[in-house]
Amino acid sequence: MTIGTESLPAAFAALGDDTRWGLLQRLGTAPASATALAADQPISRQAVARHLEVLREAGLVETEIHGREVRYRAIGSRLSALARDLDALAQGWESRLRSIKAAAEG
Amino acid sequence: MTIGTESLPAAFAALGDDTRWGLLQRLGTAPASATALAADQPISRQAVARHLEVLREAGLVETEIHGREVRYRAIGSRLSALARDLDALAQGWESRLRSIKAAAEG
DNA sequence: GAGTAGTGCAACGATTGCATTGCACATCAT
DNA sequence: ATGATGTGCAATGCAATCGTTGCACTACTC
Repeated sequence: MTIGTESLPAAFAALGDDTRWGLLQRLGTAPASATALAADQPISRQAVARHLEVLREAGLVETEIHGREVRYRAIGSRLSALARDLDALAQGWESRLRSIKAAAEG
Repeated sequence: MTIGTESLPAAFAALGDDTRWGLLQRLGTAPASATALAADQPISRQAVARHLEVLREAGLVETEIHGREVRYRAIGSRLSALARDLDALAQGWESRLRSIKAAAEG
């Protein structure tokens, strides 16, 4: 099941931020809490929490409650789905633009 | 040759806008000028031109001069490269988080 | 129960991004 | 040459984003 075409820009907007990208890479290593993640970032814990919320809304991470701690985990399958959709779109463009070029030259 | 890891967020930021996404889809159909593209958009020609410039800087489109007209064309290979990088990252996450989970459960 | 650690929420300021309008310049057609 | 078309650049207004600080609340620890 792929995600809707119209939600793609929203997902990419979430990926299109250096801080969020860093958080995702960190989460790809191991799940962690907002406080733990903030310790490795040059910004406040609240700012990190906000970024994580953006990532969660984009479906790129999920949360897991451990007592008073909220652990965030990267969702690889979602990222794979994004990659698939992107590739499918690229394939469509390639073939369409190729035929246009062929028609122009032939 | 894939693009550098650090430029990935920049590329996704370019993709993370509804207007630019629409322009890309339109360009995936056939090359077109900024003025022609603006005719199908609810925003001004200058605004469209600015979006196209962003896409060009992200390496997602390329320009071709035809007299006084600047034609924009989508670069499918770049999109494919992005898809590949995204998928590779997702695969890495999957395997790493899977072993962590296995270790926690075992 | 007292103290500590982890979150969440709200208000604020600064920065960035998006779209607009107006103007100037280059190019094509007549 | 004249007029129309396609671009580019600059200034402005508006909105969203990002980060901060301060405070309150909940859940562990002792």
